[in-house]
Amino acid sequence: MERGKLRLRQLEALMAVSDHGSITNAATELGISQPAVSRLLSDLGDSLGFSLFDRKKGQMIPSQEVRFLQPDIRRVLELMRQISDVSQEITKRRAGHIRIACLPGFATNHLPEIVASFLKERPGVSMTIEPDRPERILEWMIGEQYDFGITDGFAGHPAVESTYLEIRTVCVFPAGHPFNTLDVITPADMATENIIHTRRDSEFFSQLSKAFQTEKATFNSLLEIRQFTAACELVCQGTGVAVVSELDAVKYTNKGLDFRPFAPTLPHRISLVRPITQQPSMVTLEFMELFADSLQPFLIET
Amino acid sequence: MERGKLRLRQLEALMAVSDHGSITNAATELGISQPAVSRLLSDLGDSLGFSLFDRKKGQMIPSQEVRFLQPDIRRVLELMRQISDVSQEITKRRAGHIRIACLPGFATNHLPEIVASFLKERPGVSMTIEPDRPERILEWMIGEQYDFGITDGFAGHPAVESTYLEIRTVCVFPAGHPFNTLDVITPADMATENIIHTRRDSEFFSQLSKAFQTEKATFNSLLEIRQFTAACELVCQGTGVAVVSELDAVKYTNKGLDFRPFAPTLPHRISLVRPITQQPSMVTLEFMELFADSLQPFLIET
DNA sequence: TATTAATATAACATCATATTATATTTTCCT
DNA sequence: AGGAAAATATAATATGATGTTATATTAATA
Repeated sequence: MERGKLRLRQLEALMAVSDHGSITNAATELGISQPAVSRLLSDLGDSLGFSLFDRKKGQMIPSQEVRFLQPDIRRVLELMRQISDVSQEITKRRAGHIRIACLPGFATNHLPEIVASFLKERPGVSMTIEPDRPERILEWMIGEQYDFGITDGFAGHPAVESTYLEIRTVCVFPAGHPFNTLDVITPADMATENIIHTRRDSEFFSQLSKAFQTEKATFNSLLEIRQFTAACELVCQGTGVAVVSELDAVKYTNKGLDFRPFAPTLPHRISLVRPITQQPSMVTLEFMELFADSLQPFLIET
Repeated sequence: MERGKLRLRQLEALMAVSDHGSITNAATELGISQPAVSRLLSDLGDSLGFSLFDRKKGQMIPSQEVRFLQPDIRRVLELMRQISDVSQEITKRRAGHIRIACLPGFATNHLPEIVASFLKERPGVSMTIEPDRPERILEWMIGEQYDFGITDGFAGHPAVESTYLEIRTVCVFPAGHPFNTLDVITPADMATENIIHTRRDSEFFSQLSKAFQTEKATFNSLLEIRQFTAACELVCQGTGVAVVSELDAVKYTNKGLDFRPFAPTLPHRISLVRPITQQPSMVTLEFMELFADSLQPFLIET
């Protein structure tokens, strides 16, 4: 008995003959000649050491031994087909897994739309989205736990590659507010309004208050929040006005909120980051590109 | 991009490199040369269409795409190994499944020992044992539902191959009974005893009663049972005496039962049957042979 | 930057897998 | 049973996959 290795092609032939009842049919099915199948089987029989088929009126009936092995063989062939299919999908950037860490604001606001349209055309792709604070996002990038991050206040790190972006910010106010007669809103305009703003220790707040100081306008702090979306919600309620990322503002225009450019121009500074240590997968690259593009309309022209 | 088929060897190489961190190590592990592995990978990379590894300080780190596929690939390789192993076991007659249909008497009495010792040396083999009436056993053989049958009163059937056997029968009695002074027991000896016997419509009963008629001995029917083992149990209880297959009698010698040959010689006629339509598996053949051998000591010499 | 280790490439041998042509066997039909 | 038709096996041979050794190229490190 030859102790030869089992070849995939032999198993394919075996199943084809089992399924189609004759070597001739199996050959047609496999798109090869009859002698080819004949020899695949005879080789397989040699290396297995038992007879594969019994003949019954011209039908090839798989032997008990073969029947015993059939479930496993089918599983192997099925898996091979699957691997092949999935890798095709991967090549077409339609399969894979992307792990994203982002600021909580993005997790609920802009990112979902982009993710949705990206996944829609790529049935095999799955994602993990983890919202967290910037420091944790950085840790995750360094530890290669995530493939892509959206953060702010990023100071640079040798293990992290980043793209720095400046998003336009605007002043938001309730739909019927007198501000809607203005083209641009300045700190002076806002001096009589209650202002909803980000935390005092945030970089954006210090920019904002500096703008007010420069113009010597009163800054009536009413409410301190963490996320721009929260500010928008409150502005809708008529609680006050705010300066937020245009990215967030546009989402509320049909929810009773209006906005105008804010002068001076204050950038909302964010960074798109990824671990530099590992090569990102092609889908990840593609997603990062799509995401960067989606921000394009909101960037401050330079 | 070539739409080439995935080859098993390529996947093996891929996993070897993933697992051992370098092409050189993988080659050693696979027992082939380094260039061979190198080319397997480059071919695989071509047909998959994405890069397989990133280098990090001389370590080959599988790409995200590869990591995504790894679980399936491992499963395929594992299954192939398993199929190969199992078929080796089959070749050594150590794997497979045997379906046996038999008379209820055999299911509880002689068969279990034979089965146990057979399975003990063949860890991969499993069995189904279905006890039933002779007519059903015949149906199952014809329908190829079972591989091997033990029955009686078999009249022959074109789809069934059978081996006819005659088992010795003996007279059984409680251990202290006066019969133990005799060498042979005749109908005349039994005329004063209460007799436990098989059903009146059974072939064995008609043989037995004919023997009594021939010798003009009284037949004191006390109890009608279906199985010889049941008769033995009752004889142990002192309920009466019986003529049973020696096969059953020997099992009760250390349970307060004694036996002597019965004259005239009455055969217990049984048939070992199998479907003629399909070739039995090698394990089945082997089992049938073992079983036939196990009956040898109990056969009537011809 | 030089040295060394790791990997890729080239040229070629061998085996697996296909081909066509042909022999052999099995089935099926008087 | 005997013979035509179908199915399968075998032979001779081409090609691709997979292996070899020898050598060039690239990456890691002192």
